[in-house]
Amino acid sequence: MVKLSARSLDRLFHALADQTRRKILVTLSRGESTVGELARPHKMSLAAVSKHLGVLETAGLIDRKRVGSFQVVNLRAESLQTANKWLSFYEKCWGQKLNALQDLLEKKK
Amino acid sequence: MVKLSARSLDRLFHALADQTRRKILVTLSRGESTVGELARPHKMSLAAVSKHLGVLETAGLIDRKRVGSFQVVNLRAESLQTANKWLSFYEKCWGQKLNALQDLLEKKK
DNA sequence: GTACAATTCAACCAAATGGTTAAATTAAGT
DNA sequence: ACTTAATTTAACCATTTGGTTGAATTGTAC
Repeated sequence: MVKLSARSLDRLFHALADQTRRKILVTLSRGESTVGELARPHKMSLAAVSKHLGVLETAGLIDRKRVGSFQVVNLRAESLQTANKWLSFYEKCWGQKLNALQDLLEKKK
Repeated sequence: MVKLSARSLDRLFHALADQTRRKILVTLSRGESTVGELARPHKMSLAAVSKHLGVLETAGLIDRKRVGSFQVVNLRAESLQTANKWLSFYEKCWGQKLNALQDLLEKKK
């Protein structure tokens, strides 16, 4: 099992629980981007998008680095890997439950 | 790709973004349980746990049925399967990003 | 039908969330 | 230095969240 504190998981799932933030992640999965570019497709202020990026950053899902006068945003591979492992664990855990149910249904037949 | 509305995903991830609710899910993965049993290990009121169950139910992660004077709570296999598929998609999506990065690193060497 | 046990509902509260606008920061170009 | 562009910060606001307590509901047992 991956070592992730409860707080980290809270932050991770909370970050994913918003469509705007999920869209940003999907955009970033196609390559790095500036804040302005990320904001353009969303009809909300730049400040709002900046806040969403803050949430994603605290969750460890992205990082920002300054390049010239721009902030360049990237998915954080390391953190994604950890997230992936956690998700896999639960997939397995829930999968077992699923299998148990299916076994039960088989027996009933 | 699994058909899940943005609102459903919001609810799903929001439901997972709380330690108490995650613990409840883990408990339930070991088998069905009553509300009282689920509440006992948590030091908060029964009403609070009942609310958490409401969140999990709205997210489609559990269902409740009355058995005698108890409410029996179960993981909802169907919904879990959908959730699993969605998570898998993102694992793959993020995995590709990860691979792209690794390829890039390989090329640099 | 009275009493009790399991659970939910209602009303309330403090803190966090997701948005706004306006001011502050930071770097680039002239 | 001055201006402009990119982004963040600050102050604010409405709504949602996660908890509380006390009353209402629903089913069991007498």
